[in-house]
Amino acid sequence: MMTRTAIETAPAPRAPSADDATRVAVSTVIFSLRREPGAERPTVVLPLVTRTRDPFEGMWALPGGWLDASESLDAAASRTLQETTGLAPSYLEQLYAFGEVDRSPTRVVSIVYWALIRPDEVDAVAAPENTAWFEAESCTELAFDHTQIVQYALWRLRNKAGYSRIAHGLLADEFTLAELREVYESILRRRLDPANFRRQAEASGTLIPTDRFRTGSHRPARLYRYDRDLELADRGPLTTSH
Amino acid sequence: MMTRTAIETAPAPRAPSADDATRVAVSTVIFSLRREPGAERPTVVLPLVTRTRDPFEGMWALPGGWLDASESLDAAASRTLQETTGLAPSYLEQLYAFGEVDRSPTRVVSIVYWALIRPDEVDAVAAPENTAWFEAESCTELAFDHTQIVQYALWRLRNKAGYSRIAHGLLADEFTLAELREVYESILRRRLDPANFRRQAEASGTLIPTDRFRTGSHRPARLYRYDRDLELADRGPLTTSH
DNA sequence: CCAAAAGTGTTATTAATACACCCATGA
DNA sequence: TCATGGGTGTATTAATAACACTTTTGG
Repeated sequence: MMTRTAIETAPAPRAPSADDATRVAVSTVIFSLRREPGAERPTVVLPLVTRTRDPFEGMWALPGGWLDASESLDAAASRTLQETTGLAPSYLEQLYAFGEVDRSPTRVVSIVYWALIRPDEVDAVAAPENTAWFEAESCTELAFDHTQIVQYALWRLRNKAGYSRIAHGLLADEFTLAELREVYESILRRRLDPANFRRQAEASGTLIPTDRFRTGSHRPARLYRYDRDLELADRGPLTTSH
Repeated sequence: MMTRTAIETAPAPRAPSADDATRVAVSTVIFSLRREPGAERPTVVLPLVTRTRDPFEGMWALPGGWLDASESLDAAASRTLQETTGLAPSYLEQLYAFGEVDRSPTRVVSIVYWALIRPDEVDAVAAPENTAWFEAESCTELAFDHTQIVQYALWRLRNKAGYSRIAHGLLADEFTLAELREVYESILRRRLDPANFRRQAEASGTLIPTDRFRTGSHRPARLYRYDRDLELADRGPLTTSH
């Protein structure tokens, strides 16, 4: 294909010595929704774990663990999520690799993922000890740089909700348009016009109407299904052809 | 802040044993533009390095190196770029962390960055030995998973060109609107309407008109400067408040 | 004067938004 | 029947795109 350009000396990549104590951790920001008593719509919540050992002992931190030598990053994130919530994620995507030198007393590079799980799953499953759910918005003073990480993940969630179909990760297989809209309203923290939302949703081509209805206190609402064949873009570079 | 939810047993994070030979590397996809003899517009090019040792010896690979214990990921990427091109990047952003188990004979997690440098800098600087520039489009059969990585970076470049102002990373301080348009045309591989492009560019509010002109064979074109105070979003989670 | 790129104006099409209104059901 | 959310229609606005046209320079 190409033309050679210039000649000089190439620095040989330095092999890591034994005292290169850089370790790789994987953490996951697990988002879900929870209906708060007074609030007009659900809020974004996530599980945190209390640290039981030295760096930042007693503080809340993202669930995670060391990367096992025999597992991929994705697998490590899934495992983390499984251990923390007992669930498989309905959505899982790499967020960012954090590697500031002073982010931990020892040198740790953290590959952070973010995931979505459905609210009904949260209610149904017993979480391990030392785990509690917090409002993402008001997560502050976490261990390490996890406060920043959570806020960045939250920003990405909101950003992505604008152009992607991730909201389905927070819903069951069948849902009404009002339920879908409520998810977006919860993420974006603002009201959306039901009429316009309906049209946009229908125009997206990703919704399959069923012939079932959600019967409630008023006019029954049609149930839709998400067309998972038309999968969301950017679940990572290796999944689809870009 | 929040309410506790459930109780069970928390798995203690496993400390990495001595045989956890997972090493962290940092690689960088360095994009620039080059005007090809026949082509109607410049093409996206990037520098590759020939591997001089065992895994994939003799094949072309992304420039990179091991993460030093005392440098941040960003710093490692900058250093890589400096060693390969002798330049500081006009744009540098983390792309993705690659960590499949079998992507290398030994276990290596690669934090990959992508960067932009200006074409005139490419011409001016002598690249080290074993380094050559290739068309990004036709980069195939690289070492490791670098082929996929390059294509993903290219996808991200094109994607980001649609909503961001990165194109300025490929231009000098002062430029005409035609030059700016050509950068976008090169990245997106399609013609853009000069009239509409002008209006969009002016409406963006990121261009500062100077009173200087590029005098050429025809009517002089006004030179603009990029307003770097209004910086691009998403240069990473730690830079700005999201 | 002419070629060619700089720069302006005008219109058509499409997408986003606001909001009035009808429909169907449980109570 | 009435309150309420489900669902439709429509008008206004903004963004995008297509393209005709005028301006200014070097040769």
